[in-house]
Amino acid sequence: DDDVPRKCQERFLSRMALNDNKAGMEGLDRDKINKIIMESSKGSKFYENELKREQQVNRRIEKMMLQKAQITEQQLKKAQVQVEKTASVLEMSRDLSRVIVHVDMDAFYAAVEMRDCPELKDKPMAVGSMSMLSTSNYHARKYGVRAAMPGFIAKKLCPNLVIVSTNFDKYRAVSDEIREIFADYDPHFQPMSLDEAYLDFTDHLEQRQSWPESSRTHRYRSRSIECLVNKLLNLSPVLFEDSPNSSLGLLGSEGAAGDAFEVFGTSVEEAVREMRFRIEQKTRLTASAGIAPNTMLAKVCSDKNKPNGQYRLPSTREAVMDFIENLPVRKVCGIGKVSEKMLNALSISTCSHLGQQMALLSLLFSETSWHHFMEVSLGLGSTFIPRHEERKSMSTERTFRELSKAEEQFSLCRELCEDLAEDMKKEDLKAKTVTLKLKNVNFEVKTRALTLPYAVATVDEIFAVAKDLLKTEIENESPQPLRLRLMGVRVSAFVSLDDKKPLQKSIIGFLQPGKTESSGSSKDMHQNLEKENHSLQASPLVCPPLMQKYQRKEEVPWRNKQSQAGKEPQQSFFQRAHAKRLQLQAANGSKPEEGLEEDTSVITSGGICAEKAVKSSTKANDNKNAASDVSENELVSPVEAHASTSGCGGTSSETLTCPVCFRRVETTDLNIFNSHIDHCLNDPTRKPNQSTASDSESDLDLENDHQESEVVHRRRGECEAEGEMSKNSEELSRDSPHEGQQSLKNSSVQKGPLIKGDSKDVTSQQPQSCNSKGPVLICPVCQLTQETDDLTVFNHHVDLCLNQQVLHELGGQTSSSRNPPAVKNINIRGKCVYYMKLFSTFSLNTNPILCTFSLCCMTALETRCEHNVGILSPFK
DNA sequence: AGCGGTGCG
DNA sequence: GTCGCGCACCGCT
Repeated sequence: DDDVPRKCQERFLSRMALNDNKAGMEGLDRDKINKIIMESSKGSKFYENELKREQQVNRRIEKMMLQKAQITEQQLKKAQVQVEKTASVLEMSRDLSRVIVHVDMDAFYAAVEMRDCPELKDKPMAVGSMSMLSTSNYHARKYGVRAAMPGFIAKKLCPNLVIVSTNFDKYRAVSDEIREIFADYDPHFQPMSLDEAYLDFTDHLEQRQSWPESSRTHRYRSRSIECLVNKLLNLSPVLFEDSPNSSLGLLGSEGAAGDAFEVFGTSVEEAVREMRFRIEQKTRLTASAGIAPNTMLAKVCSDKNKPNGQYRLPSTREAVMDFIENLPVRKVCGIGKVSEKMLNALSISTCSHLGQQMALLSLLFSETSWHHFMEVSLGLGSTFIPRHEERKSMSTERTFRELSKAEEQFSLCRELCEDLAEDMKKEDLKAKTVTLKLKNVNFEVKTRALTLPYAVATVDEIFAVAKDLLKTEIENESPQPLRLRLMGVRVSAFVSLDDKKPLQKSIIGFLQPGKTESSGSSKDMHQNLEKENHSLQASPLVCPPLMQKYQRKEEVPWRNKQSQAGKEPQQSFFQRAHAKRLQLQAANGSKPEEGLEEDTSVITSGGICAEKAVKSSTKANDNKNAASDVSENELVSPVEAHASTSGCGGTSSETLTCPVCFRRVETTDLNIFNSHIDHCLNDPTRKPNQSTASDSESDLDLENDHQESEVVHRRRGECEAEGEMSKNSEELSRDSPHEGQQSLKNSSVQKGPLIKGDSKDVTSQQPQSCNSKGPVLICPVCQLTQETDDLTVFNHHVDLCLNQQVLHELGGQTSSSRNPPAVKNINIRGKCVYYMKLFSTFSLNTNPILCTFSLCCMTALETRCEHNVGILSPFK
């Protein structure tokens, strides 16, 4: 009989039923609410579709259970070993040194509306429309009214519900206000939406310790008298009067209402409370916050004492594990309805279950998934705030009443394209992929995409593609018409502006590895670090700049010596890589990258034109009819390529050497230089006359848009010669067909600039500057020539070089930083992940985590740093 | 590349 | 009567 409520629940679609895992939903009549939801939904097309999708998920689960049934004891045991290895590696990377805060405004849109319209204060209300609600106030939540619920159902749950339509401009204005406050605590805070952000309080707290009381004192807002009066009259617009946390309660004790103020302490809690206080004083809205050693936990914590509260999870492993113990998996960011249901099917509902079942999970889920599960079960998460990534797509879509006439569909499609083109123009984007999205009246969604060899930006260009896609769909369905309820157009695969195309980015990166790296790759690196932190997915790492000492001493590829003088000192790669600190350095320090970023962003239009041309010239290059009739050292006029960029100055006598034609270009302006390279790339006759049969390996690979591909080819040869390493790492990692490619890419990008000076063929060319007789390779780390053509040998050298660099870097940290023993840094997650990445690029075809520590750290660090022997020994 | 699906706010 | 929009990412093919 205990099962009766359970059975009742199962009669409800899990997709449809009330989601009560969020705040404000405790102690309400679930069953009654679900009944109403079901009754208002049943029979609708939407419901039918949800039913279908639910069944799909059920089939997925059945399949999974079938798979589970076939797992043998032995397989499970083996998996267990693997899982434990991964767990100890992850454990090693645990970093409890950061203080991450997640701030979330309480019922944001609803709160803003209530603030501006006090009559709403005591009523259940929601923001949105009859067809969809954005959020509801806490009063309405008692009835089961929630965000993402259609208004008409909400009305059935709560007939008195007031629905206010959205005023985004207002929310944005408020958002700006709170972000100003955020910036005081972490100038690099990461907004997740208008009302939510992650902050890294670590540095603020450090400074705060020495702040005088006056800096920690904050006044009640000037209107506090008015507030007091309101409060006395019970008219206060404050959202949650009964909340014991309401800072207005303190007003009384302060006495004089006119100039009331409050002093905050130096602890984390006090700092966060202060921030929330300031938000409330400034906006008359309340916020909740979570304090934890990483983002994943902070997010969960911010929910814990909502509304208008905060929760701190102490930075100890014990506290974290206790916290995780009974945490429902659904609370974790990234685990949604479907994942929850799948996990539930395996009797996993809390994070501790997750940990107990890891072996099983590793056999049933993809590597990315189970790695994520494992991180969750260990209470791990990002310990730094990810930088905002560049956008990857842009779209617009619209829902409407049934639309069946082809004519109307086409004109709607055009409208969407117009909107989209307008949005693209604002960000100066050009995209190569256009995707059409259709949803029919049965809620079935279809997407159709086409990738062009060139980029589009105008209405007509986009519409030309979208129209074709639409036409095909209409024809496929004919003679029946498409009965649509939604249409959308999306563009992606941008080839724009600050990103430009990888081709150009790489070239700039190669030219000035230390500085220009930030125009793209520094950002990328943060992203990659974050990605790896989050999903453990191997991701490509861009070419790292060389170490400072080498950069000063040695020539940078393709850059002539005379142009090296008088440049500001460069940060080391390791400093840059260290997530948060790096960000701060970039902002407070000499900002070597900013000027360049501006420079390069001007290229766009020329760049895009060039890209088309590169494509079309591919064949010509393949034919190798590239005999150049120009003498090798001829000076080329920079304006030859694109005169339009001439506004960018460049009067110095410095020169750069073009990697395509190997002639010097009399400019330091990268725009101009880039244009020259574009021009060269477009002109097959520009290829240097010393081209040899090995061109296909050493020259820019024009068939591929990505500059990396050149190096990929080169590396591929190396990999095959690298049997020893690959074999070892394969033993440690799970078989994964994609892994190899991924790692290959990593390695290739990392080892980008093997070419030095005028030498262009890495494997056989002998640089003019070098007197040696045999073939020579140039180490990208130490920049010294290696007299060998054996790539395995060369690779070994590079690995050694790199390891030394790591050790050197660790040593440097000890002497100058407040963290005492250098090697302890390995335990700091940011650093640790970084090393993993670094090493993984040299271990092909492997799980990055395992291979890095097992292969590289063991060889590199174990012998040199006793501290780590103990930690690493499990992998022997 | 293209597509469907999951998840988030 | 009425169940959204914009974005990122994943896995499969």
